Amino acid sequence: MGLITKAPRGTLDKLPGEIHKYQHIEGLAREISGRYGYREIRTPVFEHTELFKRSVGDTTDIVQKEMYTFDDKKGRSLTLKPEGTASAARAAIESGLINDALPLKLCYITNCYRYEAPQSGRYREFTQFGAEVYGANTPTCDVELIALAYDLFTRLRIPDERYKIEINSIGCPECRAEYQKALREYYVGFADKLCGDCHERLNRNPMRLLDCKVPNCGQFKENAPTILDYNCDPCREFFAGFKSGLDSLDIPYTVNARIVRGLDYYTNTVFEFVAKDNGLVFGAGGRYNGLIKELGGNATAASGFALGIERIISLPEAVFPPPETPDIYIAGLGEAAGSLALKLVQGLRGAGVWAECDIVGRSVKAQMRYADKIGARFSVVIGDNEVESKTAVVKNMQTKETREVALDSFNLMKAILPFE
RNA sequence: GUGGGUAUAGCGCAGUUGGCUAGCGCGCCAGAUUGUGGCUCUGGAGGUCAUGGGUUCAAUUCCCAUUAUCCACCCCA
Repeated sequence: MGLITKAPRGTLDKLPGEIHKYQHIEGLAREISGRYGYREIRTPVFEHTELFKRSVGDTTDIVQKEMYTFDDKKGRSLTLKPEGTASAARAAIESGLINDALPLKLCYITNCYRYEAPQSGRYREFTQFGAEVYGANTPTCDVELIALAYDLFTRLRIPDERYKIEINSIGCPECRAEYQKALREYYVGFADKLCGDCHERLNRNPMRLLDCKVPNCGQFKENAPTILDYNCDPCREFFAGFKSGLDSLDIPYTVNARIVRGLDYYTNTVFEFVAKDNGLVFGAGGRYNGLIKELGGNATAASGFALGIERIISLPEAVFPPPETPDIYIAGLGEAAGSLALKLVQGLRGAGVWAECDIVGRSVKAQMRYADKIGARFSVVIGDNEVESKTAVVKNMQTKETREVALDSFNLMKAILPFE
């Protein structure tokens, strides 16, 4: 197959046969967000490159090697957004919303782009649903965010026992620095026994040492200092409040001191939504109190999460309603009947019914076969006799029940309504 | 970026001591006395055997490269 008939590497066509899943999950996400007071925001697909360097972090993999960056015709460096938080924060600052009534709650559904090697659940173009709160530096705020996500998972009928909500506190910049120092000191002792990646981590991001999957490196985890022991009193108290909030809402969670977030802007609360059978992280988030100031706004607390829509859809447990099918197919035989069929269909469509008729001039048999294939719930065949008598037989395609009705949109509609 | 698997019709697959017009299932289109679906039967459309080289009288089949794709690592939603 030639390149022109091949979607670019790492992209995914969402075809009619599965698009209802996206519509369902996005619809639920918007509906639930609305009830929690998170208003939707839509930001550009591309932003100034500098925004991501500043927010996501200059040293992260995302910025260093995964961004789709290009110069526009005036030489400005732009980047397809690799995640949603930075854009939302930027827009909140730029619009002044961040200086309006606080807390400010926003949500978004947006495509994101990262130049990574594709694998299962990982695409170069993917969709994030995110929710963000600005101006609320409280455990309750973080609890609410988790509750929102949990609500969505529940509505998607993903059972509690199929995934974990893992939480952790990576502390404030001050106590985290203490911890990182201690962790580095601990690991330096085994430096010569660590894998190559871990050598890198020792310098760049020591907290990553804790989730190395190389068996040999794993042995040092046991006795490594844990972040929760280094949390300062305020951070400790914050985390305790967070946990008791989740408890009071009966939201199940597990504390995992190894959770680290890859983006620079996180502080205090961090969490991940992890599928149990394959360990896929389908959502993550946390608090990032430093971000707004970093981007040039007035120091404002912030917290939020993002979910990977494609990843949620890939969860075998998620339950989606079946795709919709046409309500009625009107088959026509001959010119007069064909034009009447078109007219009836048009009337039904105007009344909110999904109606179909022949547009390629096929035989009645072929029309019926087509009606069956596309899953039409009812069918009507009209020919000269029906045009003459202005009545026709409506057939329930599943039960084969038939009934005669007057040939007009109103009566046809009445005949196919689920309840009469 | 690293490592491994795969690459034949829209989809799922056959196809070796390398050899004649490359097959099967599903799907698609049409027909079975012409105004009716799902079953059955018949017929039909659709393939530069990923691409480019090489070996050979001959390559879908062997070798090399490239590309794509899947999986894992890295990283992350």
